[in-house]
Amino acid sequence: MAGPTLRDVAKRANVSIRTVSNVVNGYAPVSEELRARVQAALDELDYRPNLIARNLKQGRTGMIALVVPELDVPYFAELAREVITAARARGYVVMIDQTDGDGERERELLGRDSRATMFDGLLLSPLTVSAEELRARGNRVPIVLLGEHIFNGSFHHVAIDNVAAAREATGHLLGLGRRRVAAIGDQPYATGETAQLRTAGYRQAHARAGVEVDERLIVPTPHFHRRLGAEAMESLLALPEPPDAVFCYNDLLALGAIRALIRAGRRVPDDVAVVGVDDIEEGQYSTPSLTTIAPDKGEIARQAVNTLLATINGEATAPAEIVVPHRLIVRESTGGS
Amino acid sequence: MAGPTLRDVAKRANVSIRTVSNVVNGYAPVSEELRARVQAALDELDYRPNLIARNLKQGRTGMIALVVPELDVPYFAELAREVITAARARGYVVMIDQTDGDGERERELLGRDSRATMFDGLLLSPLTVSAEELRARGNRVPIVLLGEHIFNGSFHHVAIDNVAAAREATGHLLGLGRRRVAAIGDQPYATGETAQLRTAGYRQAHARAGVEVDERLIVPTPHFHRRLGAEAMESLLALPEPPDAVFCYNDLLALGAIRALIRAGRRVPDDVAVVGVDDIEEGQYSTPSLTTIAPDKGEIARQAVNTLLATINGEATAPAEIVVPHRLIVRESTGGS
DNA sequence: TGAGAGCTCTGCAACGATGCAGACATCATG
DNA sequence: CATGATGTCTGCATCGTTGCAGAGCTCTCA
Repeated sequence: MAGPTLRDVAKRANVSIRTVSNVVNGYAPVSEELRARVQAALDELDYRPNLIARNLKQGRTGMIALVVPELDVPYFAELAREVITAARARGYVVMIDQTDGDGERERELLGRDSRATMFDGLLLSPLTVSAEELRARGNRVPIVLLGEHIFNGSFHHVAIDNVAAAREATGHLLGLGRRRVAAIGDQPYATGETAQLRTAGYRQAHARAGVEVDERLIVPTPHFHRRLGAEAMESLLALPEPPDAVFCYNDLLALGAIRALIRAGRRVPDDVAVVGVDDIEEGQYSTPSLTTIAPDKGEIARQAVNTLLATINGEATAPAEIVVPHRLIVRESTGGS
Repeated sequence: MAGPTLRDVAKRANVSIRTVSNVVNGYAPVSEELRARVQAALDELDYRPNLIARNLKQGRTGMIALVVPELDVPYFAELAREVITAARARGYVVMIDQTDGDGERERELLGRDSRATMFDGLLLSPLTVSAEELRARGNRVPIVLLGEHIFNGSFHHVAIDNVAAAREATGHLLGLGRRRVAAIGDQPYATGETAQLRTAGYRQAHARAGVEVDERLIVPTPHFHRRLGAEAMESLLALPEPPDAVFCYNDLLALGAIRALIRAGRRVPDDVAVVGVDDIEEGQYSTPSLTTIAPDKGEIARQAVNTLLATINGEATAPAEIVVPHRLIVRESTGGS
């Protein structure tokens, strides 16, 4: 199983190990004749450098890890794709792990036996671990946080402006003349910071439009999955005065809500207009297609990777909140095309 | 940036490096008193083992790589999730890379400078690389293939019985009384082996039902994406005698086709019934929900990981075709619920 | 001709960990 | 008391690579 080493090649070509290494890496000048001889030996033995040894010597692996709650949530899958692409452009590969939103799993990462030391850096999209914990665990590996708003000056953090995004989404619905706009996805507890920012934006939009918020229209959900969106929608439809529009905190909730609406015989957008967040590909092809807040995922990935690599390379900058642009895409679920 | 090493800890605790290593790993017996002293030093310095060094010494990394065409294709995302879970259960972590269906990228993996040597094994879902190439490149890393049918005795290969699956899907539509059943997704060229197997199953079902195949109803698509499904459906609707049912070679094609049907004012399943393959979560929540062939993804992942680890551990078995079960799930798009 | 410069090439040490063999002390046994 | 067994602990070599310093040779030019 173990392949040939520099030693084997050196022996075959009758040169020093060091010279073979030089040929492989093109470091030092090597005469044409010797180079040819070494190259022949390399080819004959089909030598492959042992990257682990190289990494040990050089103190870096060329790998970063991306840790997300769930890889089969389309938003994370699409983001992962962008991260892989951005990392490859910089010569890095990406290890992906998922935590299932399980705090234990997230904490494992910071533990003593974590494999985190195998990576040059970590991109982390934490659900339950707080920034304080992260800092306390004092992992020596550079970290950049994604999405969740737990910025407190300790880490770089890349995200869209969640308040503005929610304000625009809600404002769009109010601008259509809807007056009973529901919100699905609030998380009024410690680890639900992103959700809370969106609720704040939802309230701001109402305030600006001079419309009073009916607190019964704000439905919290512990996760952002289709099923919970459908259930939340069903409970909203059971209200004496059901909503005529819904702002869902992500696209999956929105798609679940739409499913529930159609099952209940409501028309979308005629009876109830729906907006989501994330712009997952599915929303372009659903029936009706989904109006959504589209974060620039490519930019999120590039910013995150660039910031992480800068930290890795010691071009340290103070931890910062990096805001990435987003835009509202109007599709059929609110009357667009 | 560099953390403390065994040497640092040893110096602090006034013991040998070897003893610290023993404490860390619990290998050899160490007296209570010494253990406590070493442990204290470990804690004070917040020692983390350097996994790269450990890996170099032990000749394995505890990492496997999963290479898929596109991570944001739901099937692959869901499969990736299962693979990560299965690998974790066996103490392995998973590096994920995507090739974008680009032959170059796939071939890079086998090239001299590939990072493949950093992994104990490779799970590969190739689109364009043939088994011959794989074998010729003679990568020393154990490989298990996923999904594509390019088995030729050189590699382990995990997949469902594609012919049977397609036969069942098509048979289901014929069993509903449909007589003009289209097929979307054929790939009648060298690297489209899976698609060809499904086409074979499609023909078998027709033969068994005594229905003649109208060749114009078989629409090839170079990829399995929503957009191509929609376009294929549009071309089918433009036929003088459009189909009354469609078997799509994956769920994304099916969802695209449904989208096109609804836009064209056709009812699903009343006018046209639709079946897909993959059972991605989206199909449960789409409108209408999607009838599909559901491969047992968890089992695919477990079989693939187990086979790969067996190979890694030298429990070599002859390369084999490992068939994983699938089943037809009837939902609204063919009249189910 | 000899010193210096320049070009190739080499050996040694090191990255941080673990495998192995053995040193040393202690204890039980005949 | 000698012997061997047992239990702790240590030093050396090693994994496969690269950094560093320098060896040996050729060539130039005074």
